[in-house]
Amino acid sequence: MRVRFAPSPTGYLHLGSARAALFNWLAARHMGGSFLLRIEDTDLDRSKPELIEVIYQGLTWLGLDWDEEPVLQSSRNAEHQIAVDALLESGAAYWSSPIAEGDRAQFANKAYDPADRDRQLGPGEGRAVRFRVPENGTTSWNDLIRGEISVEHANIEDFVIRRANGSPTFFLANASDDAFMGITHVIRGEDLINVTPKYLLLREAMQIPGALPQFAHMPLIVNEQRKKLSKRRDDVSLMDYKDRGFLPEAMVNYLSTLGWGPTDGQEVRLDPLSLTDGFPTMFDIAQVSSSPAFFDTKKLLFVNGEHLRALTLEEFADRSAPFIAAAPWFDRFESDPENAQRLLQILPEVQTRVETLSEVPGYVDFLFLDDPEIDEAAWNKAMGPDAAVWLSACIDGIAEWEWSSPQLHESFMALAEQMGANRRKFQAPVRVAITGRSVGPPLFESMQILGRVEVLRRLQATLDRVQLTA
RNA sequence: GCCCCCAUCGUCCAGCGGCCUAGGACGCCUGCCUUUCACGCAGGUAACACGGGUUCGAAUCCCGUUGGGGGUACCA
Repeated sequence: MRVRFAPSPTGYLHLGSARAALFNWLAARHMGGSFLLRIEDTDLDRSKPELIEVIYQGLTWLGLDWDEEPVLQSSRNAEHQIAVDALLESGAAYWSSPIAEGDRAQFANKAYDPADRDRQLGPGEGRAVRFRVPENGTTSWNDLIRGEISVEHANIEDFVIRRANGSPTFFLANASDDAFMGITHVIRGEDLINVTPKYLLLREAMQIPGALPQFAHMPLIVNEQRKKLSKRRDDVSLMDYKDRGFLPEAMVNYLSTLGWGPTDGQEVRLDPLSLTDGFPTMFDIAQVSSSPAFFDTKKLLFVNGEHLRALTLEEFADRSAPFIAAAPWFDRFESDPENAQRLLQILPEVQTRVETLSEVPGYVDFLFLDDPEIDEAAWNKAMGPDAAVWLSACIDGIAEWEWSSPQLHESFMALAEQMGANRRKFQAPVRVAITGRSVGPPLFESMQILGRVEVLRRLQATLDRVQLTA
């Protein structure tokens, strides 16, 4: 088995493309075949290396390794021209003049004049080469995912294989390059179903020895409106998910379950080997679903959270590092060498609370800011009528208590009881005073890490403000 | 319009003629745990689009209807 992923360098790697790459990779690894890359850069006048690099980066991030040197479609231009000439020579293709948009009504709304087929035109201004689709008959194939698909030739227009500017079109380059690369299975999106008859017709006319590839058209990934993911409305760039704090293993894991399900029913795979070896072992392209799948960010979030929690503390810290480095308070964070240790202490508490790495800074910022950022809604809710009394009792206590989170916990609860306060309500003003928010990591661990002096300072500042506004 | 594809809980996947009073996961809801929020644990909610066949028997096969999607470029 030789499969290929054939993206065009557009500047970003589309989520749908990433999924296509993944399924090709899974199929190849399952069969012990080769997963190849071809960069379809024919349409771009200038080949930008950095745009191609983006594709490599995306695949590398996901851990999809490819075999053999990638083929640049632009490097095969000479072969494409030879193929076009041969088709012209054999009469399978012909030169054709364009029909202006306004005049198409006279030609059954076609962009070309079918009569050009017999005009024996040569090259000329604006003329393209079109493929002569047989008038009768049907082209069909047995799709690995969908079964028999057939299209009558009468429904296929004479498509362009060489543009007026001399460049080969997708149809020709795609068919020619697959033959050149020895591709045995074409696994691609459902949106390409209707070009398959053209591909087949072309391959037949080109008379390339060897078997035609088998086709498998995967279902599309759709948005909430059940439409193909679009650049305008949807988050389609794979690497944006990286920036938003998603783990590549979570992306691979989730994407694998869109249109396919592991045979043992276990969707979430936290063991890395289970993902890189287990999934390929179970994968079968023929088992892929034929109906579109909704890209459910909520489920992705869940899967990401699971993978995040499965990380060791060291790994979690490593993966969080870029997000910490991007925080506005990073300069301050770096200025105190002890902060790295403080971060490491709070991180285990953060790990069970976040679904993406980008949420990490928001959980720890209070440790590294001069003053916590106060959430006014949380403040208003927490600072009830008893807040001042409670805060001042806490200040008295905290000045004395043994400085360890279990001890703080115990002393704090004893104090709450002593004051006849509800435990939940009693901790609220203190939490807001220290972290600025009503939700966050456990209070006593946070206090312990922050230190007695700073905790007292924040409590006093809060008490002052409460009394001032009272 | 024409061509092609698709149709099981809100969502993803399982089901490949009897094991289906349809299973798992996400979501949502309830409870437990609990200093908040989470995590974890225990429950609950919810689907075979419709109509005809075929068959002793259909979510599973066939036909039609309806609905959705993709394509219809000298984009890929």
